[in-house]
Amino acid sequence: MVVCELSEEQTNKVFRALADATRRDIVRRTLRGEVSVSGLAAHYDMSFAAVQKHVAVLEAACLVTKIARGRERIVRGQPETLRQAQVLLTSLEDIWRQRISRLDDFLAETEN
Amino acid sequence: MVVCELSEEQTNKVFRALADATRRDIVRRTLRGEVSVSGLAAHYDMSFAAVQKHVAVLEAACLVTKIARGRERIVRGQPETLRQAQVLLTSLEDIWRQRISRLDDFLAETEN
DNA sequence: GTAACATACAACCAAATGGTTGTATGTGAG
DNA sequence: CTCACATACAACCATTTGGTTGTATGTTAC
Repeated sequence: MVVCELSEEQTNKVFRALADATRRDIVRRTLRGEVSVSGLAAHYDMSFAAVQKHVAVLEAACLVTKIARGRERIVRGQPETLRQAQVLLTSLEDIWRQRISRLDDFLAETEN
Repeated sequence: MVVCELSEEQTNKVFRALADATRRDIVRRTLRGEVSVSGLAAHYDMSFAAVQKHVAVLEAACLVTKIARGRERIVRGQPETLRQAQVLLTSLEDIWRQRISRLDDFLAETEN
């Protein structure tokens, strides 16, 4: 079990996990509805073990969780982690916006 | 020069680039104001060449651009690429939201 | 109970990543 | 002109990543 806070290291894992088309697709499917690992694996042209590893990467990043149900493991998407990633991107954009508004202030001052 | 569209491959590069604390810090600094590569390198406990490589990764992901000024290269943050990454995260969250609203509809129907 | 299914996990491999040092080239200051 | 600075880039190395196959274990169906 991994503690799911957005530390520097955890942030690395989240973005790293999203930097792969297969994993992004897995996230989509797990957000859409309930799926088992083998259910996911059926969609990709790679071994079951490979898909299992992708799910493990997403789980370590807290982008999905797994719960046992019978002999299957149900994989659930974790929208909260996506939201945290969005917050980080927004904070970066805000830095830029603040700069632009400082620039506007400067221009407003000098143009008078 | 890299064509900056958000293809699957380009998306990989953007998230991969953001999956490193040093690179995220570089993005912050380049959004805050103008900086040269050596100006950036001064802040990190690694060789100039290593920082150069980080900037190259960010440039390939279109998260920054470099322009020559005298003997320096000025590195600029590209907020547009950040916004595109945000759009992708939002689209993932929307998938989840749609599922929830379908679930609400279902409950509303059966509870009558 | 046994066969088939779902998962877990180790061992292995090629390629990519993230750092290093060394060398070459272009630019600016004096 | 020359020296110092800013950059570029190649070669090298250890570690991580993303895939494979093989084996073991737990669960369900019959």
